[in-house]
Amino acid sequence: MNADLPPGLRSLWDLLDHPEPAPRPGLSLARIVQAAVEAADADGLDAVSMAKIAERLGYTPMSLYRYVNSKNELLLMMLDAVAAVPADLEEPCPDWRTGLERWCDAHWRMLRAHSWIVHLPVTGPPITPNQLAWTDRALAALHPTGLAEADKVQIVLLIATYLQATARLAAELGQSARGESIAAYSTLLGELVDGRRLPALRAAIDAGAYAYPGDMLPEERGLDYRFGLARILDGVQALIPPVLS
Amino acid sequence: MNADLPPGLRSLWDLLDHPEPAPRPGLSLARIVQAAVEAADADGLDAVSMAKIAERLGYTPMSLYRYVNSKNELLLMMLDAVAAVPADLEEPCPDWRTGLERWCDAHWRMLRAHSWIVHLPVTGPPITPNQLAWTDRALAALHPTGLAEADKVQIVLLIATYLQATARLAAELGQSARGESIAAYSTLLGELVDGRRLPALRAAIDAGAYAYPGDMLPEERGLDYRFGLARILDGVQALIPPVLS
DNA sequence: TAGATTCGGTATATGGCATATACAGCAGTG
DNA sequence: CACTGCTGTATATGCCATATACCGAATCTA
Repeated sequence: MNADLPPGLRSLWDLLDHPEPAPRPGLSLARIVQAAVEAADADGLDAVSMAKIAERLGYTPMSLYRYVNSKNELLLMMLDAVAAVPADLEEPCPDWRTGLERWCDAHWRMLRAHSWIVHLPVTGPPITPNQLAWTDRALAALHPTGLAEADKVQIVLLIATYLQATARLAAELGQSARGESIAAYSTLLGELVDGRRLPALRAAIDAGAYAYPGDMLPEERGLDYRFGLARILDGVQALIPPVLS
Repeated sequence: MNADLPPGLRSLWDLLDHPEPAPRPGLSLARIVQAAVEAADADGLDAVSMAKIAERLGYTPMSLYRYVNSKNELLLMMLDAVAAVPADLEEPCPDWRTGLERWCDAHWRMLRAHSWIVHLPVTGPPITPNQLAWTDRALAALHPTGLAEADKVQIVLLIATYLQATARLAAELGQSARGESIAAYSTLLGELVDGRRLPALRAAIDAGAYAYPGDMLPEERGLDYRFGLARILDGVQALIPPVLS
C-alpha cells in the first residue's frame, strides 16, 4: 500500500504507522545475545539468523559483526548466557547421591527451558565458562564418594551426556504440544513393527511399554530422565568401596 | 494402516516388502543414497548437498528430486542404509550382560565408522526400520533379565543415548587427527580453569584426570564408552532381583 | 499407427543464508 | 584544521534447498 506516495510524504506516513522508529541506545554484545536468546526461546534455532536478529534490534545484518566474529560465536555466547549455574547448587551436600540429583534437576530445568540448546550444531568439547562451572559443581557433588578424579570425570561426563541426550529426545517428542506427538509415536510403532521380524520389540509394544496413560503430564511420561539416572547412580554406588564401620 | 507415517519414511518401509524393481542404468534411489553416504564418510555432512551429490553422479541438482522428496528424506535414507544390524547379533546370548556389551560394541563400531551420524539434524524419534531393528536386538539381549518390558525399554533408551552422545563427543575431540585435539583440549582446560572459582575441576585437572598418556590409541583414551557402560550395566544389575538358588 | 500420457532429466528462478569488502558519518584529538 | 578510529551501512559473492516450467523420448491407448 501507499506505493505511489511522493517521496517527501513517504516518511510522514511511515511515521503515522510506526510512530517512533525506535529508541536505539546503540548496539552492544549483550543486547545482541539477549535478542538471539529471546528469538530462540520463542521460535527455535531457525529464528536465529544474523538478518533476523539484526532486524529484531532495528539494525542491518552486518552491524552484528562489529560485536561478534561469526554466527558460531554468537551461538556459543547464547549458550553461555543461558547456562548460569543456579546459586543453590553452591552449597555442598554431604550425601553425594542427593547432591547429584539436585545437580541433574537444575541442569534438566535449564535444558528444558531452552530446548534449542540440544539442537545447537556441535562445535567442540565443552569449554565455555558456565559449562565448566557446571562440571565443577558436579565434581564437587561427587567429592564425598572419595573416588579417583579420573573416575569422577568420567561419571560427570556420563551423566551430562545422558541428560543432554534425553532432553533432546524429549524436545523431539514434545514439540507438538501436550504429548500428542508421543501418542502418535507409539501408535505408529504399533503399526510398523512386524512381530516376525522384530519379536522383542513387538512384545514390548504389546506389553504397553510405549503406551503412556493419557492423564500423565509430559514430564512423567517416560520422557523423564529419572529412571535412567537412578540406574546410573546405582552403578556409581557399586563403584564406591563399602565403608567398614 | 500406516496412516500418519511421515512422507519420507513411507518409501523406506515399503522397500522392506517390495524390494527395488530393477537396477537399470541411469539414476536410482540406491545410487543416490550410496553416493551421499560415500561423500559423508569421506568429507562429513557438509559434503552432502543436493548439488554436490548430483555432480558426483554426473547429473544436475534437480534430478535427485525425481527420487527423493527432500534433503531431509535423503539424510534419513542415508542413516538407514548405514545402520544395518550385523548378523552376529542375531544369535541370542544367555548372559544378558555380555549380550548387551556385544550390542554396544557393534553399535559403537557403526557410529564411529560413519561419524556423520551423530551430526545429523534431528528430525524425530527413531523410526527407520534399522533403527527399530537395533532396538529389537537390545531388547532381546535383555530378555534373560526377566525385567518388565517398560524397564527394558528405558534401559535400551539409556544405553543408546549414551552411546550416541559419547560418539558425538569422540567425533568432536578426534576430528583433528591422532588425538592432537584432545591434548590441546586438556592443556586449554589447564590454562582456563581458575582454582578459586572452580576448585573441584581444578583438582581433577591437577590430578591428571584430563591428561591421557600420549602412547594410548584414541580408542583407549577416555573417549571410550566402556567405563560409562560398565556403570550403567552395574546399575541394571542392581535392578534385577537376586536369584535364589 | 496416431495421439496422448508418462517418465527421466534439465533450465531457470526465488528466497534465504553467512559473510567479505568497501565506505560513510561522526567522535574526538593532535 | 587534518587525522584517526569507531559504528553502522550498502553492496555483492557464493552457497543452499527447492518451486516451476519445460523437453525429448518411451510407452501406452484408441
